[in-house]
Amino acid sequence: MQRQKKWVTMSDVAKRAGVGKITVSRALRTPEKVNATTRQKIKNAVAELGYVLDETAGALSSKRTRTVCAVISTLDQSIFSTTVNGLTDGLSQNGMQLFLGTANYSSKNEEALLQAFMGRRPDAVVLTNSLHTNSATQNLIQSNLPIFELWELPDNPIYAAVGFSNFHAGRDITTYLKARNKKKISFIRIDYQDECRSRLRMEGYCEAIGEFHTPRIIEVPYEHGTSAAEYGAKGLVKILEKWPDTDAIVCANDSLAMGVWCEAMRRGISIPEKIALTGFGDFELAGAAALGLTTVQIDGYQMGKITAELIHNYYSGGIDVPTITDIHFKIIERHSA
Amino acid sequence: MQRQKKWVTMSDVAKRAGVGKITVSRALRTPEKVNATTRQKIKNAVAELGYVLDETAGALSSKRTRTVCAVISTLDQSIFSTTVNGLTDGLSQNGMQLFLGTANYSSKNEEALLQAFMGRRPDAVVLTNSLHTNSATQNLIQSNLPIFELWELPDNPIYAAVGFSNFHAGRDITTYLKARNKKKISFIRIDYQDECRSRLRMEGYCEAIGEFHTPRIIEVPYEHGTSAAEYGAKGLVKILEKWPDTDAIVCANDSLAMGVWCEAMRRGISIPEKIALTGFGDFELAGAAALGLTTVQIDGYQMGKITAELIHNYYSGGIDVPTITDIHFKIIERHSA
DNA sequence: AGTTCCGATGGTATCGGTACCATTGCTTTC
DNA sequence: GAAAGCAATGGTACCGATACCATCGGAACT
Repeated sequence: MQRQKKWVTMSDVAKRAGVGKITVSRALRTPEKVNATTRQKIKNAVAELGYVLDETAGALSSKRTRTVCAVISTLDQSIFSTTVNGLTDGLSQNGMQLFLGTANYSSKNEEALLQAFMGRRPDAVVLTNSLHTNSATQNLIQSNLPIFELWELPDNPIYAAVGFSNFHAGRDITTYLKARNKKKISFIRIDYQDECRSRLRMEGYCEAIGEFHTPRIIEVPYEHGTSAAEYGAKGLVKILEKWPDTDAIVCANDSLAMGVWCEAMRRGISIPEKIALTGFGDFELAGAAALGLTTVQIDGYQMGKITAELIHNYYSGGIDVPTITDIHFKIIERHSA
Repeated sequence: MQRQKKWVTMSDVAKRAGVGKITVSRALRTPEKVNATTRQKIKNAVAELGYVLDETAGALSSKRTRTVCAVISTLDQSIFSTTVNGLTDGLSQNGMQLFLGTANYSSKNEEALLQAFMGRRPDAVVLTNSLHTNSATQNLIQSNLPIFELWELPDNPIYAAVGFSNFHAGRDITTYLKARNKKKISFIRIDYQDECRSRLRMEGYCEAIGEFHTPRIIEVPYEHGTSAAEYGAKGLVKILEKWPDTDAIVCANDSLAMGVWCEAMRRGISIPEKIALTGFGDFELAGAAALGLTTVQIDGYQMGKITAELIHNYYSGGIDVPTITDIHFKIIERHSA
């Protein structure tokens, strides 16, 4: 290992520009508080010396790290990656950066990660896991930080939530199928540990089904290494066995739907003629050029971006952060249903 | 905005445990240097007070932030997300955290992000963009930090590279098709701005084709908002027009292949009987339960994990970081070719 | 003219850790 | 038995910014 490069400090810049170092700080953080001529001198000195402000030192004295920690369930499926994209884009516009960690749908991992993240003294925390351990929740509350729960709208957010109603999404897509004159509608989901959003979508499905017929639900416990498409393919087989008269399938996400779609293809079952199919998420594979899947679209990027803005507002003062921000969802009609 | 919570400091813990604060520091950072009894007293005090070590202060005095900055081309396609997952997992094992930023295949964005990241004084930098601006490269070199370029093996890495040969991947998958007795092989890629890896795969294709027949290449410039599947679908149409006798198509990635696959389906062209198809990346959609795509598999998770370990080695001293770490690729044979 | 106010700037203490060196008591070595 | 070595611990001076308060000159107001 080599020795670190000696960084240019703010004092160096101050000396070069012939001003006090506090003025350099102001010129960089709050330029409007510094006279234009002085500002220019400082800017020149900064450029000549190749100075980069040390945020680690700034953090220590100002108690603001300009940092956000995000614990994501997983990045493997594209579902959260757009949100992370939106977050990083939105944050960097305000000079903030994102610490990322993945919990793999385990609230125990989430707790450990959060513990480590607290050492970074973030200005805000973003979570996509829906269930937290008790002690994690306690620590979060005690930290007195703004905590943002994404991809859902819990009844009692720890601090604030940015998302949409999974229940309504499940209900509406089922209603959509009923309106298309489907008579026997099944539902497939994966039962992730410490995650309950697809369960909410399922409950929405149940509500929409109501007295229409007894609910037809396939729930498979998640196993590491099995792809969602596999569950989908197997799910279709089970449905055909148990309820051969099924004429529509609601999938808890698009990857599952892809598994169903491909398995149906292999068996010569035509979609949507024989069985109508819907997904959730509007992943790339759902697009018109791909499967042409009728699905529920969520603007994940926007969710991240909005969260970044709420965090900025929180620290800009004045503006209150809404406890619930509903970004809504949209049913996209394509060929499959 | 509310006032920050007053954090417990190391001195508080020291007082409580009846030791000097430096001993607390040692007990947490290098436990083996502290007597077991003392260590236990400190551990108790930490637990009782709910102390969390302030990494921002530690960073300032030790000049080590235990932080890595990663600039990723994009997270939208799952290709890099597994790598990020491997990185965060590997880093957190060593008490390090990842700053994430996305450059969207633009080296100008990358440069701006890197500038911001330098203010965080990371211990290492990870890049997945293959092309960098001159000034970005200069700054990286001058920073004297270990820089890791991923997903490729450049001839002259800035510091070190962890990846595989895109050229060989393109060559080998094409050779695979030739060995399967394919006579007329086309190639499709998207021409991303500031990215050249799929070009390398294309060059591999050209090498493998050699004198076999004139290369048949479809290159489409990337446009924001267009999905890879769309390019694939359109690409197939073009190929059918220009070279109707094509009996195999090599796609620069699996999403493109999906577009081709679905378009072929719509047109009643059977795969692999009429046209064989290969992808690249082994995304979820390529799996047996989904499209069953013959493709080139890259272990993106491992790439991230290995990089995290190399970073740890770099700072543990003693072990030299190899300039090139080849993680290789594997051709996965499925139904499509 | 005197007072007040404001824009622009600087001095000093401080944030919460760790590096560096010193100290202590005890064991080891010849 | 004196010198050397070592394990365990502590004191102090930083790291490089920003908070807080002070200063100063000139405009604005009474």
